[in-house]
Amino acid sequence: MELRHLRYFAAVAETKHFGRAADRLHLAQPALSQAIRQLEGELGTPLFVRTTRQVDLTPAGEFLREEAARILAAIDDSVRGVRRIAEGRQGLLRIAFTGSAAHTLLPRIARTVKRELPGMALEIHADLLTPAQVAGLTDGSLDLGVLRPPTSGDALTLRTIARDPLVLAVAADHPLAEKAEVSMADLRTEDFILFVGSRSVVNDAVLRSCREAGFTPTVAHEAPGTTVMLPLVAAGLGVALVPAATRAAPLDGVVFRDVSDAAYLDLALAWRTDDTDPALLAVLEVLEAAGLFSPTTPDSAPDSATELDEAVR
Amino acid sequence: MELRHLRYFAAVAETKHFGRAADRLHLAQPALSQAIRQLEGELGTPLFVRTTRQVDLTPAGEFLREEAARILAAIDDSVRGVRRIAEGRQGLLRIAFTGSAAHTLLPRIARTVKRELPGMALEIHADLLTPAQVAGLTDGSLDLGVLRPPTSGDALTLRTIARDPLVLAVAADHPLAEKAEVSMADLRTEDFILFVGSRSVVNDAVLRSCREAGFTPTVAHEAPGTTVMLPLVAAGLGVALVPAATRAAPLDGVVFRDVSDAAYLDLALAWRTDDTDPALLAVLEVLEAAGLFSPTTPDSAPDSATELDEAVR
DNA sequence: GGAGATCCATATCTCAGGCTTATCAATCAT
DNA sequence: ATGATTGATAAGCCTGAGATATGGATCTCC
Repeated sequence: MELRHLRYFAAVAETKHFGRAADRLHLAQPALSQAIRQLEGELGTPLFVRTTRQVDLTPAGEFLREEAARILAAIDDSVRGVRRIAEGRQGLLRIAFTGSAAHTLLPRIARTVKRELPGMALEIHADLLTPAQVAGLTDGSLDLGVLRPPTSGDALTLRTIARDPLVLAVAADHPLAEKAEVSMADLRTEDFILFVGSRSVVNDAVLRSCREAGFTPTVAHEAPGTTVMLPLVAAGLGVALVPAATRAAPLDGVVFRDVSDAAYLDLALAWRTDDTDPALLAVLEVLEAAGLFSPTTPDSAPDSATELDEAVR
Repeated sequence: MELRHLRYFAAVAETKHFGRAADRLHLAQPALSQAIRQLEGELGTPLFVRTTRQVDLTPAGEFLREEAARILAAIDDSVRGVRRIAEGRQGLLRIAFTGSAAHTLLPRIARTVKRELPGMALEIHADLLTPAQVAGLTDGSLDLGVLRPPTSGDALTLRTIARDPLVLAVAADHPLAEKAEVSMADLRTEDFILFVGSRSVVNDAVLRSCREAGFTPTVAHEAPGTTVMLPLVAAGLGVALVPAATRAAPLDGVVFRDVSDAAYLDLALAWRTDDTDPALLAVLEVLEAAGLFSPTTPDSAPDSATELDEAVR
């Protein structure tokens, strides 16, 4: 059986007239008769009782009429669904955010996608550090990441979309909270809370800032993410240098202070260079149109291959 | 698009291998590649990403895989459904019973059909007098009738399945209730309750019995069916002659008495001679196998065309 | 009641297109 | 590097879907 048979059958069942059905199908009547006859042969039963004056459905034909209509409609729907997905108007995008970006960029991105691509489902992985995002992108379990360069590898394309300075997070009752702005030198004797993992991009920036200020920080604790780090700071267990975006997620007992000479941290979109998922392409297009790519230079220089490349493998 | 495309696509999507899929489809590999390419062209998007070493589904392909599986399964189901209906193993049979037959034959027939053809739905029209059944059968709103001959018309086939004598239904406190058996002569002075409609087959038999006993009955009331008639009898508004089968539906206050010289009434199955509905054919076969046809001669002589023929038109 | 109209089936022919075989190009394994 | 594997491409065959012409049955309308 072929769809042809069902389409022809449906036309005859509706018109109850071989001639008119053939017209509608842009087909000569004998061809239609022949096709119906084939279908009946394959099913082993007549579907119509024909006289020269009347065409009627047998019980089996009556049943098939409803089935055929459902099947043909299902096929139409499927085709439309495939086209929607192919155009990226519908689909699933798995997107990850670093802890700090979750509070600023996540809402903007989610809102933009929701507005421009209502059929797009977002699977959001929040608070995923850069190495985890690189791994997820590389193994295909993520489609798009909002992460902190540097990282590269020819497999991934990066697009810088924001630049944050590091700011000081400190307990509200800490002496440094009194100052409007601090310098790295002020932090020389403080206990630091870092992110877990020596490969953290934020850690790298923190250590670099300290080194440039001429000291090595004392590490009091390590936190797996911002959500753990800030409470530790509030508890007075140490200070932390965090991306300025973290200010969007305030916590009682923690205050943020600008640091005059701390390093900057970029925030970038990352995706597999060879990814052709229409959902990704459509989302990128929409984000670009929304101006989310503008903040800094569009072509983030794939500078020195850093430690993060190794995390990919 | 044709089912061919979906079938081929499903095979490739499952095996992720053009060669093996082609084998399974009993098809050369280039033909398969070509068909998939056609499908992709029609849908306007690739469904697979192929390298010479690997075949993977695109998101659109992933979507279509599920859809195709559902559609192909739906078609299989439809074909099976059509075949079941064609074999008469499933369907709908609209069957009518005269009032008296409803209590004896209806349960037997319904039970037999239910046991032998579990997929058969019965639409039961109870307490339908013969003319109404003939009309229903003729205009196609009924498939099978259990009615009281005589009736004929070449459009209907009759099969006598039971022969009932008329019995007297009389109020329990009526003098005639005292006798074990009465004769027609005993009824000469009684008020009679007849069925509505001069064309009722039961009425015909009642009137014939009276005529043969040499009197014309006094008609006190007319009832549209047994369910109305018996209460009238119980109320003492008159006596009635009813088919013996009515005894199966006793009513408080009504007693039945044999009548030595009353007419007999046949009970017959009736269906359109040219009816090819497999549901009907299957039910007839099942009923015959269950011995329901035996009680009297199988070929009920299509005797004198009676008034009932006219009711047909 | 006969002539014409209507309508589905049958017969025959044609040609598009689906399938085959043969071959190529790319990738992987050893 | 070489052979094996695999999907794409090329070219030819041949089935079978559809077109045309016609037949036969039924209905309509003078």
